[in-house]
Amino acid sequence: MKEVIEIVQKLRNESSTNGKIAILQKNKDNELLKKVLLYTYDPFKKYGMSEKSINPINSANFTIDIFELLDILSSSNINDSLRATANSFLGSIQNENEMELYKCILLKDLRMGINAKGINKVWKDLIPQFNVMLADKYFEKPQKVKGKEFIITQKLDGCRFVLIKDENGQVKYFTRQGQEIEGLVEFEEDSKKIPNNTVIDGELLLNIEGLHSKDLYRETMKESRKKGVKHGLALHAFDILTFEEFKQGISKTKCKERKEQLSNLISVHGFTNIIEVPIRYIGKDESVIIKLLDEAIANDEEGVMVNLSNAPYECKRTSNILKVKKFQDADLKVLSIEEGEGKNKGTLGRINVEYKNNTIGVGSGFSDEMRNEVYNNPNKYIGKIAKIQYFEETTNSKDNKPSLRFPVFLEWRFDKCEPSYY
DNA sequence: CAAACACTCTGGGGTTCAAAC
DNA sequence: GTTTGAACCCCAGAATGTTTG
Repeated sequence: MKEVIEIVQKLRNESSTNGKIAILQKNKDNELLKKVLLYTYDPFKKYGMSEKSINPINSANFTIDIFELLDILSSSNINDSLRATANSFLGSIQNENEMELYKCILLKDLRMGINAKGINKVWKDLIPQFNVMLADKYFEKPQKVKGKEFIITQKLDGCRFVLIKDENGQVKYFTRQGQEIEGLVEFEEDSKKIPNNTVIDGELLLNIEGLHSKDLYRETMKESRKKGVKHGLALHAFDILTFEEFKQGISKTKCKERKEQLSNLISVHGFTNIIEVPIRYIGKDESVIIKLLDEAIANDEEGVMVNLSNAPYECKRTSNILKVKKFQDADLKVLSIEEGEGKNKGTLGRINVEYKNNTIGVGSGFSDEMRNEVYNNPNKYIGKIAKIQYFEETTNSKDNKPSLRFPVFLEWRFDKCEPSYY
């Protein structure tokens, strides 16, 4: 374990990513290192510990090792008794560096600037990964569609949903992060009709008419994340590829052709819970994008998606698909500021602003320089007005207080003394 | 050599579930 | 019965190193 600690230390001191990979490559045969990395970064191993709940208790030596402890934690429903066991285990470790390493494993972060993606470059498929195609932002890369044919569809605001039917005909359903969704008995009939070795990608939404996009989103999440049998959910499918291709991470079939395949499959079988996301436009006219965005917003929808017609399906974020949505902003009064965590320790983590008698935290949108400035001169900023970008107003079901979804700091409004918002 | 890309890290609101109070 | 903490869902954006054109 001493050697592993030294390697982790080396990785922390190396700023270059290629350098980190070289260090890992050099230690490729170190089985213990491999095991430490797997137990730390495997997203399906969960230990139920946080910075708060880790408080080592001095105790005698344990007969089990760290991996046995981690296996116990990850295979149980975590409770205080198990947390106490973990804390006693930490407290029994005499060597400070060793204890620090174990603490990092429990928190699932070795803090060395490299994660599953980088590790898998050295040991292929060591850390299980589940990747789907993700979109870039249209307003950051509008040039991507220039002169190319593209397809516009509605942007749906639900839960990403990937249906996988493997070579043997077994069907499973996953979220974007690869979490399996169980209890979807209403999908069984449709799933039987899907050919083996097929992946259908889409958005899971509750089948209710006439709800505003944000309410539909909230109700969908409630249903899809609860335990047991789920009702009234539908898959709004927008893409299709083979399971082989999905595992490879790419389908070279063009987007337009994939959408045709999907459309055929759906119309031939007449599914009850799988619905096709309709195409609203195919062509090269860029002015249509904003026109359809405005229509979507007027229709209480989240926005639109622009898909390049000839692009492959790639299991990563790509500018071959662009999301187009509109943000709003409000000028809000700063109530207080808070210190951050991790790399923001000793500087600004978030500001708290007032919105309709509710306090909202805003922690995104600050440069490092601004974080330091605000943290070191709080009186210059508390009580002042900040321009905050947000997507939409939300209300939680607990106390119905209004809040803002995706709040981001834009700029200071020293020219104003009073907040303003709709 | 600048621009684009890839990846990591920190920050948000809202929900469920299980355990703790 | 209510509160709390972890783990999810939806994310946005800054920083930094690497690759590309």
